[in-house]
Amino acid sequence: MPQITVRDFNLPSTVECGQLFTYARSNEWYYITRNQRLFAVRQAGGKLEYRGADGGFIRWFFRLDDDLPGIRRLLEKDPIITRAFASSMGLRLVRLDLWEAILSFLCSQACNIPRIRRVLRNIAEAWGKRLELDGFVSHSLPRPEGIPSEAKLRAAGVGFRAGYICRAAEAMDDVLLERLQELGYPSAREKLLSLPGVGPKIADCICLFALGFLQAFPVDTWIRRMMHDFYFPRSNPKDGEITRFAGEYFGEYAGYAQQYLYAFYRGCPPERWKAAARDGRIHFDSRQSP
DNA sequence: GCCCAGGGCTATG
DNA sequence: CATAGCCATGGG
Repeated sequence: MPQITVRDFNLPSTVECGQLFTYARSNEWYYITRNQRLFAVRQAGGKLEYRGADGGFIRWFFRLDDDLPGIRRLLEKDPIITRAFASSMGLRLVRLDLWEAILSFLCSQACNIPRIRRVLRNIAEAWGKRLELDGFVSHSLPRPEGIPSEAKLRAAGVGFRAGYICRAAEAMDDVLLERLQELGYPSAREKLLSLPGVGPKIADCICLFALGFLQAFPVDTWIRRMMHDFYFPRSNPKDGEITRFAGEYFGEYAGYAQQYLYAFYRGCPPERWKAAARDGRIHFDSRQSP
């Protein structure tokens, strides 16, 4: 079984933190489907075993060459983010396929993670390609040209998101021709915002997880609450303020900060942390908050 | 029945 | 700008 040595990497945290939805777990192995490819990975300490891909792809997909300890040192500017890093050691961003990220996060809106995964699995099984790896069967998500009619998508359980998905699929040629990667973060984000159903949050998820713009800081309901509780305790910041603050405060690796804060906040009931803050067991200062 | 879910669009003050 | 209602659907 091929394997590579890894440091500062936690496979379950990385796979299950809500950036990747097309995976299944079986006997310690994670089976991941990405753009017509099915591969499997298993971690035992500093050893990462894999099948269905080569080591270079595995390193690339899991961003194993990112200097995570260095990024962590840059980002640990206060007790909250420090605790967030400590709570999910080894969590890394991954590299999603652009179209699959657009499809996934269109499905994500007003939807919880288990259902996102189920809906994507429905779509893949109905219109994707069958893949098999050592007896394990999965289905890839259909490419844009393989997306069916709006009515058929609704039947797969995507609800009101069906129209967005169809229109996004039709627009993909234009989007790809723009070569978003080369546009840089602000322009790529603007371009993505022009897609129907893609607002600031989804655009930032795509920028972060698929385009590799690590300064992107997606603001969802949890991050919104989190930032209010711990960074703006006496004001109720708008999403735009949170975005601007994150860009200035966390800088070029704000996206890593976002993933750790998200995982941290979701891992603990907010009430618990608010109580801890009141009791002085957690300290946060309000920085420049108005 | 009600509320919320890794939101975004549209119509109104 | 700001807010409310709406969009489908499933689970707590």
